[in-house]
Amino acid sequence: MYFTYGNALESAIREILKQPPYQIDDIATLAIEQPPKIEYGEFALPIAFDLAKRLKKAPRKIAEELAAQLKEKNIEGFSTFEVAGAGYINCKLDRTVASKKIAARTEGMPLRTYFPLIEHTSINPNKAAHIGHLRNAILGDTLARMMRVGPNETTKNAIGVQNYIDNTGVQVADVVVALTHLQGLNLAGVERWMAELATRKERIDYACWDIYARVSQWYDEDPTQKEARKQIRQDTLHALEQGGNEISEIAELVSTAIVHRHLKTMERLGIEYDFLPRESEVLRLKFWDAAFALMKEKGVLYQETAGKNAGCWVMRRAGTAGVTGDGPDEEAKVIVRSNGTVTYVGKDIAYHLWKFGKLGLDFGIKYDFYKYDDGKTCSISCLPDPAQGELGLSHFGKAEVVYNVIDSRQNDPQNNVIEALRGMGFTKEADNFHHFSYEMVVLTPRCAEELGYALSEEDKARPFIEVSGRKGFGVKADDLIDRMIEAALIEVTARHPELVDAWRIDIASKIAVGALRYYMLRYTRNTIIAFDSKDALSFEGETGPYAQYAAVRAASIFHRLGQGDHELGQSDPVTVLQYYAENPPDVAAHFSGEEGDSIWEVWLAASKTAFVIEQSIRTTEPAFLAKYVFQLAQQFNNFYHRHHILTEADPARKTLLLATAAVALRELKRSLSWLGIEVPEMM
RNA sequence: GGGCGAGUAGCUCAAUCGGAUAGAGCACCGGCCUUCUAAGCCGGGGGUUGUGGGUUCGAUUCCCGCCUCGCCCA
Repeated sequence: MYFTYGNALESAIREILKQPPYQIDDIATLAIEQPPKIEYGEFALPIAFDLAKRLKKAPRKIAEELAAQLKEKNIEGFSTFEVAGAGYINCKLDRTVASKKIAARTEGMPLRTYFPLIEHTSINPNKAAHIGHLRNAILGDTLARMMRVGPNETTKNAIGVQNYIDNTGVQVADVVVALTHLQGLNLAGVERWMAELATRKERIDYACWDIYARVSQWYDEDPTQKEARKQIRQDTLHALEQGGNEISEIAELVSTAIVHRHLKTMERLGIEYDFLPRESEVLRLKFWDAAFALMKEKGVLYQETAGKNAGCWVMRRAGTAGVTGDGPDEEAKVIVRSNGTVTYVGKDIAYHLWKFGKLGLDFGIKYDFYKYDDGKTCSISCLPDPAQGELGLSHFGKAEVVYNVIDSRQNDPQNNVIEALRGMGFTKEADNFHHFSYEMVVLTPRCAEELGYALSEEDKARPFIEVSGRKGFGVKADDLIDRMIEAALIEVTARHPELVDAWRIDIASKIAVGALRYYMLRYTRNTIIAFDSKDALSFEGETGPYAQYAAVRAASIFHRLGQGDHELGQSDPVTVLQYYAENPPDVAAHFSGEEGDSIWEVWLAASKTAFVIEQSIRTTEPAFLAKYVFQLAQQFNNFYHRHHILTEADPARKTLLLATAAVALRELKRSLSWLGIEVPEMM
């Protein structure tokens, strides 16, 4: 509702400014702030400061005139407009009217007319997921959840979520080298090894974590063998890219098993995907050939004839166009090397042409690759079956807007893809390509040593240490989740020893997921997270469980609300809010003074969900939503301590207090669900 | 060498388009459970926003220089 009131205020002031004596209609963005204190009102307009110079008048004078005119407009829901300080216009809402509106309806987002495609997670299927991957997946999933928010709880915006699988890349090749050369296994041997892992209840992604670290070392440990081993690596990679051989079958077997593990890991956190496009199909379907032809046709590529890039097909870099001078453009981005191999960026351009439906090719689709516990399924790419024709195609690449959740190290390559699209004349697509960039999760040297990693003196002096699959440095996602559930279970058991195990574990799991997701979301995207297990495992202060706890407390009020002690009887929050909106008692007196402020602050906070989610989507910054959820929980906790609801004797006041708890609970639940955090039955 | 990002309380982070006394959490100190759940609440100390200039009625925010750190590219 804050959003609606803010918009109403903005259009009112714009209308006034358009009229004489001002006749101003060229203000692009009109600042609307919230005053520092609740008693100043809900909105503040600093517009008079901007106009002071233009009108050659004191800001305070302008503010007084504008405030008088705003008052005359009788904007619904507003009560007073006062001038404060050097020229602020402070606007106050009529609390009784506004609270009824807030109680009556929940603001949502409009139905979108375009289809956004979000891609996240995209872990190399050669080892277990680690904390860095968790940040990616949690950010991506939260963005997806936010973008799904529709006009109400039942109508949602359609979006697509995919998780790209590089199953033919060098990282998978490395694990295959380890299996075939370090362990001397052939296809049958790998199958046996996987069966043995299964009987020993060992996880293939964990096993490969160690194997991958070992083979990375093996490449370099013997100087006399270095060249030969690098060659093995190249040959293996080549075999994967070719496909149709025993080596590629081993890769397929192992990487598919690991993809399953990754999906399971993410499912623990409530993260699901619609479609898994794989690099193997990108290669077999010759996406690149089609893209190469298209790029040559559109003239974004040219073959360099001189300089260090002679013989390469290159693309001009963003920002260097036109400054080429006489010689070869050494800044140009190589797309096809002189030996004919395609660079990563080249492949990515092809893939993005598919995403936007500009390639003329499509993946085949295998439905039900993975079944989620909630009944949903995840599909995976395959070669199209000619017998099925159109029916067998994915039709997933129809994106109008693309969001790629990829860490900030990929800023350059992602920009190159955008520039290529733009260069090819796909301007709209280039504009609608969003690199959802975020910083890495790193380990502090102290944390790395705690985990038992031997650090060099050089590493010890660094502010932080990058998580590295090659070195085996890192915190595995499932290990962290397990530890968090254990820690939560201790707390749950201490508080509710009477509950059966399954219930306590269920509650502990929800708390652990809440803590983990919040931990990854509370930092803005361009903040490097120095992983701290103490902070991550904390359930106090600015954490997910803090907000969950506030919601659980609010809910428990309604569980305790007895049959005969109030007109409302044993009402649930929905009924209470309906009652409050339709048959409101006279509560104006209870909204006034300092006591009233403390109640109204909860309503005001609760009215901001639509405002915050709009901002979070527009800026693609889930941290804003996370911060809001915490603040709303804080407001509720303050209110909860100050006002005892169930023992309130005045029926009107009791109705107001109940409605306050109900509205806080409603908005906490909605907002938490967009963060992927559930509210447990008890805590 | 070029590009990008960061530097705010002891620590970890916020701060909307340039706005009112720069806010939270953690840690520390002191209070609050016979009352809807203490995973909570209240109070306290804590700041030259890396640094030097500039623009402005007003700068953590914008511009320029410098320092430190990180990432990417060559």
